[in-house]
Amino acid sequence: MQNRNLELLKNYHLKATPQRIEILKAIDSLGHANIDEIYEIAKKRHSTMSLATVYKNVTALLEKNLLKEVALNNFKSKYEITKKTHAHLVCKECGAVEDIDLNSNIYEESKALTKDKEFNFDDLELNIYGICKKCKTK
Amino acid sequence: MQNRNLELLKNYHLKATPQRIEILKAIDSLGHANIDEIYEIAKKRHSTMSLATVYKNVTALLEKNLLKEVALNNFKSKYEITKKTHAHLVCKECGAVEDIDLNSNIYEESKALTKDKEFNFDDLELNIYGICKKCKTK
DNA sequence: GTGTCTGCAAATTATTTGCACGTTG
DNA sequence: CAACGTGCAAATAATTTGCAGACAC
Repeated sequence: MQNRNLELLKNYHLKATPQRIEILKAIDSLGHANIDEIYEIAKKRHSTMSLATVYKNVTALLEKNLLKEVALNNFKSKYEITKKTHAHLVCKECGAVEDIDLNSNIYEESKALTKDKEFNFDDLELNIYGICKKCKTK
Repeated sequence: MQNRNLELLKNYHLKATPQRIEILKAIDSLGHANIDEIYEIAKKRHSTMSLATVYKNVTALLEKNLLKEVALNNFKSKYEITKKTHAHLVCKECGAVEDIDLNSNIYEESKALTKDKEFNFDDLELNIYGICKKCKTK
């Protein structure tokens, strides 16, 4: 995991600073994390980490497509390591995000929706909102 | 349109102030609008409109489910009048949002994804990102 | 060594709040 | 006329920026 992150940074000509490593590890560990969550976790391991550094790096990593934003209704955006297209289960109560596989039917049918539109399809984002297990049993 | 908005407000026990009417009309006219867009348009017709009023009303209307948030990657959230589930074409370049019908296959298949999860399905959001006609031809 | 990155503090932008007054129902 | 909504200004939160020193390569 750590090595994979190092490799990712090198591929994108980004210096592998301890701050960056910790930011990526923080996101990895949660799967999806917003700025504050990243900051809190990464700061535990690199105590001088500043919030500005988190902002700057998240922005830089988004530009390189190493991270992907997950914009959410009602909650601050979360960020995930870029991986193949998938769907999200989003809890309306606590904002938790869980990945689920997206079957190719949905992908292809969604893409087909744009066929007769003058629109250059790029990618899709399927967020399924509801109540997660934890919140349900509260 | 105006009457429909009036009716909506009454149904939700919200007073039909001129400010609210103009906010709803502004959203109607654009289809999807962020806070600043709503403010700019509504202010043209009701010159004393304050930004705080836009914030307060958008929040209130979201709570009553009269409006729905459309959270976007890279852009400020937009708001739309609540209507039946549909998909969005989102331009990565300019942030424009266009509605498209969601066929029932996609809806049902998405819902099915949650079947074996302990997750209470509520609704789904399908955003298709790409480049819109306007930006393509620039 | 040098160009990039960090951390801090300050600036800017976004959003929320409290309150005196006005308006809707 | 009572409850609710508005507008303003001030408070708070979120994000960005500039710059001097530190570090990766």
